[in-house]
Amino acid sequence: MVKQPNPARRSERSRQAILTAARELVSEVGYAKLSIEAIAARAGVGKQTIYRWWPSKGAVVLDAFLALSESGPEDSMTLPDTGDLEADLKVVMRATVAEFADPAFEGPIRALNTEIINDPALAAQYRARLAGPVEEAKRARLRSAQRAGQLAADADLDLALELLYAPLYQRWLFRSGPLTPAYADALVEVFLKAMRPDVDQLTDAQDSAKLEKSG
Amino acid sequence: MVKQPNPARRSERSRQAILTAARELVSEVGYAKLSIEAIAARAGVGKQTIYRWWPSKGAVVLDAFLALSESGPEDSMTLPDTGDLEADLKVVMRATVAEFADPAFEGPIRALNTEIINDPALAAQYRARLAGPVEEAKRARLRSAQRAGQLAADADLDLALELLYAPLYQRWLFRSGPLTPAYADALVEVFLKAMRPDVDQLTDAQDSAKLEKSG
DNA sequence: GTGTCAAGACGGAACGTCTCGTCTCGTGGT
DNA sequence: ACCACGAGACGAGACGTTCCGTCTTGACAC
Repeated sequence: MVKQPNPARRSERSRQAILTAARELVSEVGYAKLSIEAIAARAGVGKQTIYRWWPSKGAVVLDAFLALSESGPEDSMTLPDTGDLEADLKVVMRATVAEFADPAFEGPIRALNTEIINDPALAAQYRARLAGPVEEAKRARLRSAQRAGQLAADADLDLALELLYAPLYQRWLFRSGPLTPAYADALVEVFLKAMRPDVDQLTDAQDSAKLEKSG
Repeated sequence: MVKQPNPARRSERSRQAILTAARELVSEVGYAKLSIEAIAARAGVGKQTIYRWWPSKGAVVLDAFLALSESGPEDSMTLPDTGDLEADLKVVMRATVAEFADPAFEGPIRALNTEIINDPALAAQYRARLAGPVEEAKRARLRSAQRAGQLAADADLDLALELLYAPLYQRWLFRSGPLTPAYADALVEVFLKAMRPDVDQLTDAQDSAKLEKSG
């Protein structure tokens, strides 16, 4: 492992200026035409100061956006849980559709994803600090649904999440179809049909019946 | 439409040399470090000859790989259709998993996808000449299954295909999990559960068969 | 003769490395 | 308590390199 310089002596002013400049420039010229030189110039910072602390352009941009979402003290995110799984999921999926339609997010997120595909190290950072917590919240909601008997108890939650989100994500990333609230709803409905519990693994009342049968 | 030079006078020797050089170089140094200059040098071709006929690096690489898959006279591809939908799908999905695991395909395909995300024009080419025909074959197999009553007759086939392939594709593209034959099978099984026809829209023949099995 | 070709010169942009001289600390001697 | 010192991060930017996309030249083919 190549050792980094002493983080204690790092200039917080420079760090903030770099992240801010990166955020501004990615909005102004797009990610593809974003250069380290331009970030350094805009931030009033030496190029070496960027190369000293970040390994790549993608890492800077990732940090720039992480700094936004990590600003709030609410690190743990939770999803709606009204007890009505279908309604909750539709709310979340429609919100995701709306988020993807926002042109302000479109560019940077698309750029980050492009970079992540080809840079496993950056992908690990992304997963650990952004995607990971979100996915854990989704898993928690599905676990709650399992407890309520609305989802197969033995379902693979990773597979379930992929089933629910991958189609939406792919459609957005590759622009392979329209992203509408109706599509989000359809996805939730077909997802629920796939993950519905079998009749012989239900809760409470059915549980005692099952015990009788096995005994 | 920007007027192209006269294609009749185009040098086939140069074209082939360029495509071959592109294929070799993308394997040797990867797509990211692939340069037009290197392609021209390897092909023994002037840079202008490349710029004359292709708009971008991605277009050259796309053409290079299209030239491979279009070489055979079998333009129309068909998927196995033994009547057993589950078995057929598992064969195809396992084959897809194996293909994605091949390191020789990994690099170029990943590169093409990266480019396609950010270049809608290239994406259109890709869809029309590579992904399109494949997807149509998949749709045809699902339509056959609908006719056989193995799939809901009113199912949205585009949604169905996304449900089946997007999770696999996403796992590969973002390296977010292991790609195993068991995963392929699990995906097919949960897909079939989601797309199974409702009881009240079966034909007479399948209806009695289902009643017998469940009884 | 007109247009494509190979070859490569050209100006420009951005890369990543490398000095410079400055500024900011923590530490230790007094 | 003070302050001189040294380590090291800093802003600035020169440097050599790579690659871009355009342009020029002379050879060759239709």
